[in-house]
Amino acid sequence: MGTPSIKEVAQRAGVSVGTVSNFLNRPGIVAPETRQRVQDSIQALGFVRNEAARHLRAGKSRTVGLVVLDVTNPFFTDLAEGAEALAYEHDTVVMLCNSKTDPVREGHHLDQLEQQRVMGILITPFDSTDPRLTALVDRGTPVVLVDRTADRGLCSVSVDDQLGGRLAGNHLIESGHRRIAFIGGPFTMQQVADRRAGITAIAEETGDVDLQHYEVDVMGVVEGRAIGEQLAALPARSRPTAAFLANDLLALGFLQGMAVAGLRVPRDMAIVGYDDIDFARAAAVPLSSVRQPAELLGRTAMELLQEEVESAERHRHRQVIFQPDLIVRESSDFKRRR
Amino acid sequence: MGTPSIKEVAQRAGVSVGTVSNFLNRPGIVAPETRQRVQDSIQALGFVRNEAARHLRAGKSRTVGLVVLDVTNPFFTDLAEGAEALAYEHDTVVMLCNSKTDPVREGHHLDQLEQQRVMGILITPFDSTDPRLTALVDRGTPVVLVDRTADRGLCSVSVDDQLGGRLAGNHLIESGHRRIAFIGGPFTMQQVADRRAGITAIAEETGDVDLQHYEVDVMGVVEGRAIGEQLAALPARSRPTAAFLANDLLALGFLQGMAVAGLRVPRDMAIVGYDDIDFARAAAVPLSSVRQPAELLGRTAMELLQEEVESAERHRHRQVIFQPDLIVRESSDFKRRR
DNA sequence: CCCGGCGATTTAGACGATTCAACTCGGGTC
DNA sequence: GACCCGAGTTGAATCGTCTAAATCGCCGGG
Repeated sequence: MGTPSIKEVAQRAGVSVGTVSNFLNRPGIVAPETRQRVQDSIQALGFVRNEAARHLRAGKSRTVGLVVLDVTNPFFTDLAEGAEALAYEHDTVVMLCNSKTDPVREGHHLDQLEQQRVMGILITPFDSTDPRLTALVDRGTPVVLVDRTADRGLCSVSVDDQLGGRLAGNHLIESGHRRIAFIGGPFTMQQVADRRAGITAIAEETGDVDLQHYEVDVMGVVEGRAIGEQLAALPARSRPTAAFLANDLLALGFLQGMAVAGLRVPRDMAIVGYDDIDFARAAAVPLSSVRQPAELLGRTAMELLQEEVESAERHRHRQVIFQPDLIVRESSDFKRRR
Repeated sequence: MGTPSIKEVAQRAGVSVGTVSNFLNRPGIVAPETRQRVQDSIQALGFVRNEAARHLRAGKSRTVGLVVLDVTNPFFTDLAEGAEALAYEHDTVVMLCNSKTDPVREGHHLDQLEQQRVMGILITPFDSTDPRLTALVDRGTPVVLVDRTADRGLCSVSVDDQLGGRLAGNHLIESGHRRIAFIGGPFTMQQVADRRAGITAIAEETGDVDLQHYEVDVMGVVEGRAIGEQLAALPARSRPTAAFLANDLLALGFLQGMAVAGLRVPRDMAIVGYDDIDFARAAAVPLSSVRQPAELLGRTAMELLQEEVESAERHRHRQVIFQPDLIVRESSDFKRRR
């Protein structure tokens, strides 16, 4: 009654289960006439392979876990896109998990993925030094960090976030801004910390720059707008003239906050975001942003994982680092005379 | 070397595999002292249950597939949230799949889920009459339609989209608008068709209303903005004075389009969206929207599925329909004198 | 006529967790 | 002392698929 198994397919086709299995995995070695009979039987019964059984027998799973911080952020879905594209070529499935920047949810997903004995895990971790990650690896599940640089024995794919921070900072400073807000969070997240370190470094090198730091719990549109309204309420003489936001959702919210408060962008407030998601470009005031090659990140991460899985023993962990680009658009395109 | 199995745990603890299994599934019947030994052994070896084996043996999987049209749309992530919450209570895992409004991707995901013998599938289908869905059910995978009403033998959870369309239309007409644009797509998608039918019906009942229809391929921010700019370019005397958009992402993009073209909302163009996602409220001009209880939809869908799985034979399919609410905010709050 | 060889197919275990009937062992009952 | 009871534990069978080794049938060469 349930789904038919290979056995019933065999019976109906008048062959042994081995032959059906051969048909499925090495059709070349099955005689053409037999092949047809098996094919018909599969069709007639509506046979569907049982992945759990394959997996158990093979000891190897064909699914990869991808744990991201926020599925609603197009940056991560682009990344997932890249990972899935390569997975598809390797006849592999991606299981998308949303940690929502919450370590508890993240842990829960990791447990589930490990129980499923996934082939490997690609993760944008909340905390890349979490011992759970290395424990996972020790127990045999390959892990590749995404959008985060691994220090110890892990593969990782990331973008030079410090450089990204420098690019943004340099651009704003060169445009004449001397009172700049950095907005992101939590500051403990490595990406955020690096972006901050980048702009901090260049601010200090320049000297005479007042860099203010605002921390948020989650980097979403709603939070960005709240901070925007908060800054807009400051008196003009002490208010920053520019803001660098650690991701584009935050920046879009911030931009809305400006609009509501009646501040003009970029005249009253210049804005630079991060990620260069599609609709940053489409915003009411097109958003300047530090571009990360999201799809390439995902693709490369999957590549490293496949490599690690295939070459097992003789695999050496690698840390791939891409360079970000600053894309200047209207939101920061205004020269301020000092 | 690989992950240890129940057998090795048993060996180390000096008990049989049966006892270890009992420890895992019915700890109550294991003697306290034995329980401790097994516990220690598990700890020491770092044993992790093999889900594939459990699944194979049980014949029942503990994961549910959730296929949505667009993971970047907060409406769907809220929905997923609701589904996951209930799943969690049932010790069940949700596998999130993004079809991106693409029937090919959707089909691929369905195939994969079926091979994994998932417990069931919750899906916002591209086309709810797709025979593949009923074929899936015939072969034994329970399916619950989400945000779509099932006509034939399926459970479904949806919101009365025609009513939603009527509410929006009625509101705009009562506010004095007589040239109104409906924007959404593809029109073949049932939700979109129903929302359109709703506003069309009330426009006809009222008479003297010029309802114009604009179709898009995908309902995202980028598309909304494009249509917005297109309408803004029309001469004021033929341009609609109000727009009803079939989801909020579209509406947000449309709003941006207005801002760019210098049209004022709601004075020059009133806007009503659909879904009432969080950041519709936070938009530059807070967006009027037809609210759907996203989380409740997800939760209820999962409930129906659990019910179907548990009561097997004597299960009768049900179609649950919720009522939408119109939330009026600034984007449409302007009385137009006729 | 026998044998080697080859292509096609079958057979017989695994894989890891679960379940259930069977068993052990003390202790209590008559 | 025979018997039973129940708590605790054991061991074997099972789920569906895959693979390596074994088998079968058949042909041609010697």
